[in-house]
Amino acid sequence: MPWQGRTKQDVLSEVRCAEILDAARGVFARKGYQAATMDDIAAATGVGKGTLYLYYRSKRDIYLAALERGLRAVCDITAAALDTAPTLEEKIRAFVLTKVQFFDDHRDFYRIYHAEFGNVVAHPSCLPPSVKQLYLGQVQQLEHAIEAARDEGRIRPVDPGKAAFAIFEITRGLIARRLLADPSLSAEAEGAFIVDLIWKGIANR
Amino acid sequence: MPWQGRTKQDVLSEVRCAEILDAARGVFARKGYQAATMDDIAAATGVGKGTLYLYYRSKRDIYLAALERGLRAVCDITAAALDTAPTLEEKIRAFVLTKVQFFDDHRDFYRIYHAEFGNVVAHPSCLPPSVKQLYLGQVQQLEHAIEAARDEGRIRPVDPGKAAFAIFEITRGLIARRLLADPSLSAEAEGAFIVDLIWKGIANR
Amino acid sequence: MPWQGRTKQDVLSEVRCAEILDAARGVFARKGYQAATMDDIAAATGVGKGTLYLYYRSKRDIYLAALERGLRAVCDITAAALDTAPTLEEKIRAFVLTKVQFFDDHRDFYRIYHAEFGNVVAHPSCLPPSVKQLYLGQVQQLEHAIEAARDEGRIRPVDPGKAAFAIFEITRGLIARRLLADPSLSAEAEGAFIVDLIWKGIANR
Amino acid sequence: MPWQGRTKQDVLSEVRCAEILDAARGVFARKGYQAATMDDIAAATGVGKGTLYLYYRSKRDIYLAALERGLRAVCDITAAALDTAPTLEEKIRAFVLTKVQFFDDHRDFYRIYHAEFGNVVAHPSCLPPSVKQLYLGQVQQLEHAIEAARDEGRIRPVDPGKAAFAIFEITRGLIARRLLADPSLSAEAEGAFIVDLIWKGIANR
DNA sequence: TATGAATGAGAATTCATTCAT
DNA sequence: TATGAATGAATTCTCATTCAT
Repeated sequence: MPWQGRTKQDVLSEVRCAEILDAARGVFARKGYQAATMDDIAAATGVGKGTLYLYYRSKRDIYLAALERGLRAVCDITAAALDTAPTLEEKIRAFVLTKVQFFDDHRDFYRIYHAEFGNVVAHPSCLPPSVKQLYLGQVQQLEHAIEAARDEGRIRPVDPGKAAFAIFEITRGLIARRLLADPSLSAEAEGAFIVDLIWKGIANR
Repeated sequence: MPWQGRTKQDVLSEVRCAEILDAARGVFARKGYQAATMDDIAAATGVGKGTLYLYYRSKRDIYLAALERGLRAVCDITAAALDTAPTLEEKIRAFVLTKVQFFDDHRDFYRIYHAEFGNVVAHPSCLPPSVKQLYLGQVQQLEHAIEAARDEGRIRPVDPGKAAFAIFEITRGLIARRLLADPSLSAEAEGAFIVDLIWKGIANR
Repeated sequence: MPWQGRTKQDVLSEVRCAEILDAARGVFARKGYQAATMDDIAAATGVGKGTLYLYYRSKRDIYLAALERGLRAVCDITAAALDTAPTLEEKIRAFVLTKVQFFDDHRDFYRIYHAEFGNVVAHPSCLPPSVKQLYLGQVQQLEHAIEAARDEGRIRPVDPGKAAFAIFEITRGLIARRLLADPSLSAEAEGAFIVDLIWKGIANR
Repeated sequence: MPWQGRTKQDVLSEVRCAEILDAARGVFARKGYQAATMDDIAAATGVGKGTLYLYYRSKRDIYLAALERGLRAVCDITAAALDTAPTLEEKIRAFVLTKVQFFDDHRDFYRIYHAEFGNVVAHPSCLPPSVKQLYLGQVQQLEHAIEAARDEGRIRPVDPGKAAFAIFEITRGLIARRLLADPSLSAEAEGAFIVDLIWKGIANR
């Protein structure tokens, strides 16, 4: 087993960072970015206020780190889901189900995620490129899958980017609704509806 | 000519309110809710800071009023568009085109609108019911049209609410993209794509 | 009587500024720049903390304004003293006496003055040019007087700048001593000593 | 060789203290007392922050120790210079030259020295008596020399204390100027000027 | 002895809201 | 009705000092 060059300090530091981000995620979700105070986050983490500044340079830094952390998890999980599914139809279903499931399990993160990417439009410059890329990466995963299917003639010759975006947005809306209302329907049923809609459209015949 | 019960005072007051809301919309769009100050709004309106409090009880009140004002305009315009179009296909096209057009013309309002309804999820309780109702009303307009078409057997028997929501969300995403990137494609082309997608799906045949 | 273009607002504002500076001078003198807090200054002025920021942009701004205010007074008073005195001998005496007298009357200002120009050396860049110029202006007043006397052959051909600086520094030291110890000797006697020393030196004959 | 009662521990401890003070002197000179942090000093010394507290009780303690250390060096060097010079004229010259030379060689210390004794006036109580005594000791050295010369009738019957103070202050001002401007003139020339001025005054004949 | 992670008191600054004019 | 000067609660961030290892 190789010595990875990580000292005990590094591990401790990483754990502390994770603790802070987990606590911060909850606080940001509950109160929103502005209303969340460093005191709140410190209390939620169970450390002193000054300690936060040993690990992050500012409140904004904590926020972005928490956002990126969650986003990376979403991307990883959806990418895996897409990779596993054999056909495009299955890929779309997997994408929807996996995301719905993830946010059902991480409701507090969704509040941050949605609030922030609602604001991307309002203030496009305020997110670091790495975070933006993670966000857009989700659409690209879908896009590639659609493009491949189209090139193989398995679907109509639609614009893969736009189709991917449509699926992405419907999924987003679905998740939002499930958070507001209780998740009335099973994720499977919701996913099935979206796949059906995207696949066949609503036209008669 | 009937005496409407409105004195000259009332009219003046209404005009003042509108001035404030128009100015506030620009300020909120430019700086976001938190960063916008009452001084900014007063300066943009061309009145004293104290005057704002003669017409609105708080900064939040101004914000909500500006949001509602814009939202009402969107609802009116989409409702009219839906009413005018004869078939469901035309209604969907009209819905998409009208909304895209409206926000192309009111880019600053979109920043508020989008930021706020990105946050509906995060903080569902922070919006007054009237505003929520306006927002959801847009979906219901679509929903009714779909339901009617379904009942008449003109489309497949899909869930009207979910289908309406899907269209609503795709449109929302489209508008967001157009604000970020320059509106590269014509609104017509974008609308046509969505109608086509929703209508026929992506499946071969 | 001409309308000077000053509204009542301007006058009020000026009065408020002066109140703040007077209060701040005392606070800074008592506690030093760092230890003085905005709360202290607000309390000493008798206004709210926020009010200070209506008139000055920062604590540093208040400090510099208080410094400049006092410095300008010193410069004016010494310039007048030099102008009035007929001979160089009288000018030197006037310079010393006037400054000693001024700082006897404004002990708190001296604490700021001395502390700050002790620090000029340590951090030369931290004072705005206008303040530096006021400070150095005092030496130049003396220098011109000495130069004139030298050119007229009334004193030995000494370097006027260095001689002025010497007088300036001795005076400074004298004032410092008087603030530390009680002003044991009369200002006149101290002034007489300096004039005598500078004039005749200490050599026998 | 006598056992001085100093263990190896003591020696080590003394060395460590000296290392800390030397490092601290540089830090305080560069950033000033307030802006200098214990982290800065620890890093400059090359030890951990906690270690500083093994040798000094507080930041202020380190500062005062660094000040005293430098001050003692100045006093020793000027005392030696005064002792060596045969006549008062030579003593004054030696005093000026030695101090100018010392601070040319220890520019960073001068920043501390000057800043602090600029503040003696402002906050007389904040320096421990030992440090004050060292500072004033410099004047007393000069004073004794002048008193002796006066008692032997070699100079005019001036007040030795005041004359010493005058020389002391002029020297101080000279050193300050040399630190601000580049040391344009040779120390010798500056010293010669001061001796000449103090000795003969500026009067014609 | 040496360390540096943790702490939390403390300070500057902002800004929504009030209210005397 | 209109104003804007005044207010002070609230927030972020700093850093000297402590103490467990």
